[in-house]
Amino acid sequence: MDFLPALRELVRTYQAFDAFSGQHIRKLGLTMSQFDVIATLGNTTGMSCRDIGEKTLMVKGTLTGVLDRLEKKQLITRAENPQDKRSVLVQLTPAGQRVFESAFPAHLAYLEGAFRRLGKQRLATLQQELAALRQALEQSDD
Amino acid sequence: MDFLPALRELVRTYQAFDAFSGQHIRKLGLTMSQFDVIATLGNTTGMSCRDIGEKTLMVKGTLTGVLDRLEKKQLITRAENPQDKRSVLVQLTPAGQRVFESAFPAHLAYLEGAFRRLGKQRLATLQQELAALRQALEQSDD
DNA sequence: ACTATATTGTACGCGTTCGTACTATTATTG
DNA sequence: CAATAATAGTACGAACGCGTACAATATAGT
Repeated sequence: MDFLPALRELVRTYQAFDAFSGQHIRKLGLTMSQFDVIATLGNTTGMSCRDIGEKTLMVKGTLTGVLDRLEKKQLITRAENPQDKRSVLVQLTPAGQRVFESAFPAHLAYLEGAFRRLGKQRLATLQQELAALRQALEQSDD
Repeated sequence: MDFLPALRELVRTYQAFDAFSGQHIRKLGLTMSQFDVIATLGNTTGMSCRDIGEKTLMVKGTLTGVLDRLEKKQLITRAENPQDKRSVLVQLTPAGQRVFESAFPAHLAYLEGAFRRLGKQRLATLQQELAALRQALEQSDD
């Protein structure tokens, strides 16, 4: 059972990141999920829910609610996709575009301040070991 | 901005673990949080909410609801603490004890099946790098 | 002792997250 | 071409998760 310390550290570190990132984003008037969507839609001409969900790692049921609230804030619009009437084209409004342009670089810089402390090499190692764990988890999923 | 791949992998791996673990626990009739509380209370004579929150990494507001639902399932009880009337002594009921005894080892074995694939050395490295990242995040938190 | 402060837990609201079920559309295949 | 399966989103309910505010109690400082 000596995997528990690593597991515990995974959870603690994820929560630390979540708290660190979320605290900054809340000051910008957004939630993490809302920011993720806006960051994903920035510099695109629009995306389907499916694509957004793939990028942001949100399941579609979650995404519906997040988009609802962004729409209510008038930061995004949902338009019909003529090619496929099942899907929806989600786009930033001009106001959403402005939020993207101010919040996105600011938040990246904020995050980089913390991540820079680790150094390129350690970040690469971390990424590699995390990926190995994820593979182990996914392969055990039968 | 080359920290983004590592960050993305952190989120993905955490989610993979969450899905892997949660899927098994749900079959036992519990949620992850409920399992965490029961696992924490197992082999103790009872704990305060504060202590449980520290162990499970839940904030107290979240814990209240989780305890409510465990109490409704008659897996825990809340008793008065004579030493400090502000705090509450949370304990497993006999039924909670039985759940602990069956679910806890089963779930550990389930998890170990996945984590074992990584090997001791990689797990140690992973833990170390995660801890370094967490420290960087906490220290940047001014 | 008396007041200011800290701690413990609950109440509450908002937003997320997930699973399941459902509708509408598109693709496939017999 | 008709029947079937797959795909895109939404609807909904249960449970978290967090921040804020609050009441009850304990501790400290004076």
